[in-house]
Amino acid sequence: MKDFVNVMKALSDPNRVRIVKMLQHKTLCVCEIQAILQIAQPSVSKHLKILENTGLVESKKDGLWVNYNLTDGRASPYVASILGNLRHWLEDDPGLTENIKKLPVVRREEICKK
Amino acid sequence: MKDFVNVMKALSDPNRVRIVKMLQHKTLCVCEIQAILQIAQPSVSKHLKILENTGLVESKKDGLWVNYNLTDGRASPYVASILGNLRHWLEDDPGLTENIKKLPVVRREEICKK
DNA sequence: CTCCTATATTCTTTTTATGGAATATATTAT
DNA sequence: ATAATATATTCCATAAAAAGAATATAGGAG
Repeated sequence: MKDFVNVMKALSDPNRVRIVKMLQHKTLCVCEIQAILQIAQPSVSKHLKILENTGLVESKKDGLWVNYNLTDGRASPYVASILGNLRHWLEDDPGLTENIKKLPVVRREEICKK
Repeated sequence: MKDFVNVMKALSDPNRVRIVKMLQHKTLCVCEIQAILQIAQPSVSKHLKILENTGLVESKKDGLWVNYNLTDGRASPYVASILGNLRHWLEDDPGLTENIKKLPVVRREEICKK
């Protein structure tokens, strides 16, 4: 029960759903997500941690960068099913379309320097 | 996006998931749910309203009683898919099994008089 | 009509979630 | 070693969610 509820909770925040949908297209680091969603960096990190704890997302360090990807859903049947469905769900969401459109433009080397 | 997130939110509370799983077995009124979940009546009404607003559940008045049922999922693909999956998900949850076991015993005529 | 009962709504309190600022950690470059 | 950078964590303030008590509504019985 707790596992299932946690997956539902993880996906009950629009920013986290946006992150999942963006990760369908490519690996992203924290600052790329930050640039697209336009929220503070700590917020991105916290959302990613929640997604990672439920098994929706996984991370791999690469020097200073941390690359985030969707998992294959092995964490639970709930994760596997929802990740599968989310491939076609929300494909016509206007706000999400805007986010996705920015993906090819956002390059970590250019964006993450302050 | 909002529709999807609302379905996730609706199912991110254990009591609401319990209600959905119980309704897979039979129509229930508020006081029957109250008796099984052992929570206050207004809490049950509020949970049911949330489930109804997302299209997971529907109600039909029968005199003083209000009968609640699962919908067929026509509200959205999210609802349809999750309701379908929930038929086999959580079937071995211990707490839920306890709840389901009580279903045949609970009879509204006997329980709802204070 | 009045009384009773099942459910819904409101109100208040407590808890939980979210966001941002500041700070800490870790890795790379110099 | 120090400096710089990407990310994580902590702390605090606010906002949203949940629970219960009290109250309101609506339908049935008398």
